[in-house]
Amino acid sequence: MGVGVCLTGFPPGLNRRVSHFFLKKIIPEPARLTIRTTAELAKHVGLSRATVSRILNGHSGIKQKNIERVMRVVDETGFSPNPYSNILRGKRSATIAVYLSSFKQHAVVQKLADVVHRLAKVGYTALIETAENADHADITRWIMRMRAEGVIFVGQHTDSGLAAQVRELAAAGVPHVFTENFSDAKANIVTLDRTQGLELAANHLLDLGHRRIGLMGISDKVPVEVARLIGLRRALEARKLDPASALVSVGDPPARVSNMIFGREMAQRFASGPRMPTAFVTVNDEIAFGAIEGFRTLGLAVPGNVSVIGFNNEDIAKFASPSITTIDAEIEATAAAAVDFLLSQLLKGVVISARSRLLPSRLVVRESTGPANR
Amino acid sequence: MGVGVCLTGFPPGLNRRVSHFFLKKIIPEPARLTIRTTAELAKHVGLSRATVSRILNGHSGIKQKNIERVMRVVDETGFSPNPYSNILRGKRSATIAVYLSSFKQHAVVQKLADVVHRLAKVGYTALIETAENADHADITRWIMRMRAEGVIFVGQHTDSGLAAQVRELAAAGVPHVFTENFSDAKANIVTLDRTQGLELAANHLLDLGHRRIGLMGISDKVPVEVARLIGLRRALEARKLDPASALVSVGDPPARVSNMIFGREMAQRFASGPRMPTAFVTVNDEIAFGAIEGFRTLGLAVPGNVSVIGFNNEDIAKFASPSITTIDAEIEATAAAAVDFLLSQLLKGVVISARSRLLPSRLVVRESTGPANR
DNA sequence: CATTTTTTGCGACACGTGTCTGTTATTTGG
DNA sequence: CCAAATAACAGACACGTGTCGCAAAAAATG
Repeated sequence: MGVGVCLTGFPPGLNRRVSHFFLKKIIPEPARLTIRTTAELAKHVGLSRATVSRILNGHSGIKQKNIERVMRVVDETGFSPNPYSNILRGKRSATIAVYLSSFKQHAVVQKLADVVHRLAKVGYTALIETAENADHADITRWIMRMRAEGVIFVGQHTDSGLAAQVRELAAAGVPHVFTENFSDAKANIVTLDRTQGLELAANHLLDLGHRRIGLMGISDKVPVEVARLIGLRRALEARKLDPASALVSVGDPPARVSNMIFGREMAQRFASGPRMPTAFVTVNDEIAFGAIEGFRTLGLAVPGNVSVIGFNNEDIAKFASPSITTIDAEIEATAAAAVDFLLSQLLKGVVISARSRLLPSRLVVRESTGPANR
Repeated sequence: MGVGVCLTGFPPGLNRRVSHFFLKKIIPEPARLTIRTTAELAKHVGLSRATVSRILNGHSGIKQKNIERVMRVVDETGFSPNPYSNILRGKRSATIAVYLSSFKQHAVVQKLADVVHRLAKVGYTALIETAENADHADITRWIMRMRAEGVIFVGQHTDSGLAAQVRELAAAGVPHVFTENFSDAKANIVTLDRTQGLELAANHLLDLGHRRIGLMGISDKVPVEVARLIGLRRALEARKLDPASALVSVGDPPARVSNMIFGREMAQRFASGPRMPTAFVTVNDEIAFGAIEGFRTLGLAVPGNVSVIGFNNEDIAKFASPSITTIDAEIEATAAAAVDFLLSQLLKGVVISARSRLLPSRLVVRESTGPANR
């Protein structure tokens, strides 16, 4: 009511702006009118709220002159209707939740960025949530409460408790997609074919004559990394080699607080342990970099004495010396495929479950791998 | 109305869940009840909506038995009131916009992560927006339309056109804070004292006997980097040295698509140019790393022939070899100070303008700097 | 049982939007 | 100038919430 009275004759907030003007005259502040609701807009152009709404929503049967008049004011003021009232009325929220495992790994963050950009391009706002400090159930319920139309999981989600939340989402009609492996049969997954990628890596090393391969960050204890192990085993078995003796692990690996530290410490463990391998596969390029630095400190040359393969094809793999042989993460392709998968469900209004798609891997051979030296 | 009828006797969506149950009996799906509104909750517990609302909002004068009954159902179902209707009613949105310059620099992303965590800890949702592909005015209006209570700018925002948006925010009563330098007198800034940081760096190099310092990524053309230049000049002038001759720039620096490439190319430019400096200060650790690799390729040892100082104290500065002397970015301290600054305004209901606070820098001396070799 | 106190119910309102229905105003055509 | 067509309006509704005033029921007290 009070607002209505204020509007009769004066644009709202005028008095405030005037006093501001008197306070310091340096900046003229051209008394820019602010329109907050369609009712204000209607009053300002001298039309009814219904007509303005019809114009805003592109209905027919309206005089061109009025359309232009309204649209000009819209352009000037940057007015757009309050999204919350529309969401409340049951319209789509134009929001998609992005459930990020962590901000720590920058390959993951790059994928996040790519996903966000692609969503923005088709008019969706990304609601970014991270699992670092909160409970899965809380976040999932928050996502549903915020009326997100879908969920994209970015990064490695290892907690199997998340499976229940995914089913809850599906039951509520909210489609989802993971961009990394996830150990639940009902989950939708669009991700790089790490099995094939590590098959490529293993074959590359075997071709170079390596017969003992050390694993850094790859273990059968973590379900999401099993795919990599399968690839390694497959390549070995194809050459009648025994994976159990060809693949070498470290008993109690250090905690992975920092990739580079982890790589360096793994290098030390391997070097001081029995059955030192001649080649190593790592879970990402930073670990590979740390390992190479670790080996160098120990007097072991790369690729002279040992070979190291990274993962992701980040900048550091390109520009470290030696540059690092690695498997490309195909970030853009994965993000594009995941977003497309989700959008197609939204378009059709169908919630898909238990579908997975693998994108082919690509080995990038650089300086960190060379012939086995025995 | 139809929903109301459905509710009289059956929890909503029961039929759907039952058919689902018959479809595959493997998972029992314990017919979990879903509560979507306070009205449904009230009907389910046999109370009036007003009473339930009073319970949910912690009013007094309610029987303990009913409180417990309602809260138990809330815990079971994870119900929470629709945030949109409350926002629409004018209640606070509990949302703070985070305006990110880019996802590319990971020191910036780390600060983003820290800010998001701190906001989450005090009950705020972060609305992350990036300026990479959109118009400042559009984003600012979107932020205001989303009823964000404040805006935190993370990363280097160089576009001076943003100043108008900041004033628009202030005029609308939305507080803001930058976490890096920004070239507008009305902006609030909480950031690292880069002037003091580069004073430390310059003094360190001067102590080592260096008299010609090359600049990588630091230029007086970019306003936000002027602070660094001032620090360098101040240190030089304190020792009666002429900044104009002591500081060496490259005429037409390459585009900064990748930090490491940029560093490597800058190394080549300097090495092939006149007046080759004996020491370099860079704008971040990755550029320093790239430069060191570039110098190594050219047969110049670090720190034997040239010294290099990075910025941020990222992992790569710690674990590269040589490890890199750098200035710590004080990410946590900056994020904490910025969030505190914004929250205090929200708490007091005051919008502050043109306040800036500088956090002290810290030089971390490592292997990439050594005595000048002439 | 009567009276007081405590607890709950009922209905309404506001927030901003898009849409619907019936009615009135304006323009167009002859 | 009149009839027909077109355009605009006014008012209502639903979405879900918190709150308010008032009435009614339930409980506690004498």
